[in-house]
Amino acid sequence: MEDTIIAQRRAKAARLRELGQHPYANDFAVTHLAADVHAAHAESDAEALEANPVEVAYAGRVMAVRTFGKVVFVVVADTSGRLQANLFKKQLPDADWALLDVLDVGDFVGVVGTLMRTRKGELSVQASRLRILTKSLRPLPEKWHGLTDVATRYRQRYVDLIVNDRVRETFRIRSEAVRYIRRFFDDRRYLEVETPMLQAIYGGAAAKPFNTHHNALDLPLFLRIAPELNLKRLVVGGFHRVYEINRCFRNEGISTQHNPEFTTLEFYQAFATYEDLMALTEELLSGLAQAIHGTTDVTYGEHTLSFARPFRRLSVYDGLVEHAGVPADRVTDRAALLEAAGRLGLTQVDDLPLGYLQMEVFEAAAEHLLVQPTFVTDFPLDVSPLSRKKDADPALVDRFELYAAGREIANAFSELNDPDDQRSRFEAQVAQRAAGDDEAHPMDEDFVRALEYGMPPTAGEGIGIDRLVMLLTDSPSIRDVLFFPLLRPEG
RNA sequence: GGGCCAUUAGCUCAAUCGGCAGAGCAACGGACUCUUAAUCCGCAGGUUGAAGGUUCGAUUCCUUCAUGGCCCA
Repeated sequence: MEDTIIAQRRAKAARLRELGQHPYANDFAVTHLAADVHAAHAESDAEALEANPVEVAYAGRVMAVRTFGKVVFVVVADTSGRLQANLFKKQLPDADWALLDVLDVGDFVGVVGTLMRTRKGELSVQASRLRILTKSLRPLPEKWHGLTDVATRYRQRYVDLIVNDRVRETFRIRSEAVRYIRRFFDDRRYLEVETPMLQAIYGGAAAKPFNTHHNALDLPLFLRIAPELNLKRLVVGGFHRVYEINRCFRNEGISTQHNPEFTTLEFYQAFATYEDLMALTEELLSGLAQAIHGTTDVTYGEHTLSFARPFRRLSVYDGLVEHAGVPADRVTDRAALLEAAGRLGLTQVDDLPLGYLQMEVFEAAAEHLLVQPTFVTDFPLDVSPLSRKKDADPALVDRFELYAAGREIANAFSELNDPDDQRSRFEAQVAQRAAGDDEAHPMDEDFVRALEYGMPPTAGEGIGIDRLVMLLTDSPSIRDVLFFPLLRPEG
């Protein structure tokens, strides 16, 4: 019973105190990390280590204890990896040997000793000193099957991280990916900026916001759904290359692809077009895959995704023709689209504006087929209230979304910088909202005012960091790449 | 929001048709000077997610609820 185990361990902590030792000591000096020791002495054999003794002091959590009478093997894990300590009764002070009576898997220990190889060749430390640095009161999950219960893994992520190496590796890759992205944009003279999470008017995406309230100002506020409009204000202000990597919040359901808070990269570059951003995106993602995996081939579930340049391109209209069976001369024909929608089993689409209908059909027919990285281009105007119209066809906009593994990874466009056009797009969104679309944009008068001062021709892009990391770490659920995904509170 | 599935010892999982709730690991006691999930002997550990119902008897059947998963919208 758990309470029994905890009581036993408290008693061991008390015995430590009786022995004059602090069960939560903080005075152990570490000289080495496990991984560094393994790296430095991978080639050293037993004779070499004996001839030239290497003294180390290291500390970590006890992951396993194997007792053989007068010799005990203790597997110690620090933040870098594992290094076994070999405790020989003859080589250890009696007081340190006696600590084995109160040592448990899960405790933190400090070990001083010299490197050696066991008869089976394990690089390990022949201990001359052993200390218990932190007494653990709760038992770790079983060593072989580990912790698999998903609720416990998410609610007690610290335990998941202790026992599941794969989980630690996933989050290490996440950190490495974000670092790569920052360096990529820093190297290209983008300025990293931070813009407000708390906003009086939200915008920049089609989504429902979280509501909150500022007490002192008695002011209703929203958590941002995207940083887009503020970043474009900065372009107006003269920062012609900016990026932000930060959290967004959308008040929607939870799934393997969605968490209410998530991280996006958004970047904006003046005097560029969405075409330029396709090239930049290819460069970013192929380089990122190389940096993480050493190749542009990324294994995701049953697929191998190739991030080698160039990526496939597919216009929305071509997608409707190829994947939804819409005749090429009828991609703007409601009747043809509704017929395709019917074949796809879509409901409640009769009243949708044309562009929304086109996208519903496209997504239902094509999205799941876009396994290899694919730029979907030339979106309908209605669904793109912030994008620049195509010069050749004002029903479409200069926009792309990048899909991979059947999911949207990035969204980019040449930015609309005509203030009068922007105002009328907002007005169309407001009408769409009045017609019942609660994800439509509200009017943002100040953003239009900013455009009236003049925003240089600009292209901007957003990339979902969580989804990108899912691909890079072969994670089937967004929860696998979030330390603390949103769950209902524990009962 | 709807459908399906799951919830049993600290962890991972069994339990036949409704008939005494079990194993491995961890713990606890012991043996063992080279293990890598060490091995061996012994011992202990349970409100079977919660509440209610059917029944002589419920882990098992029914209802409601909680939490989680998968699929759908």
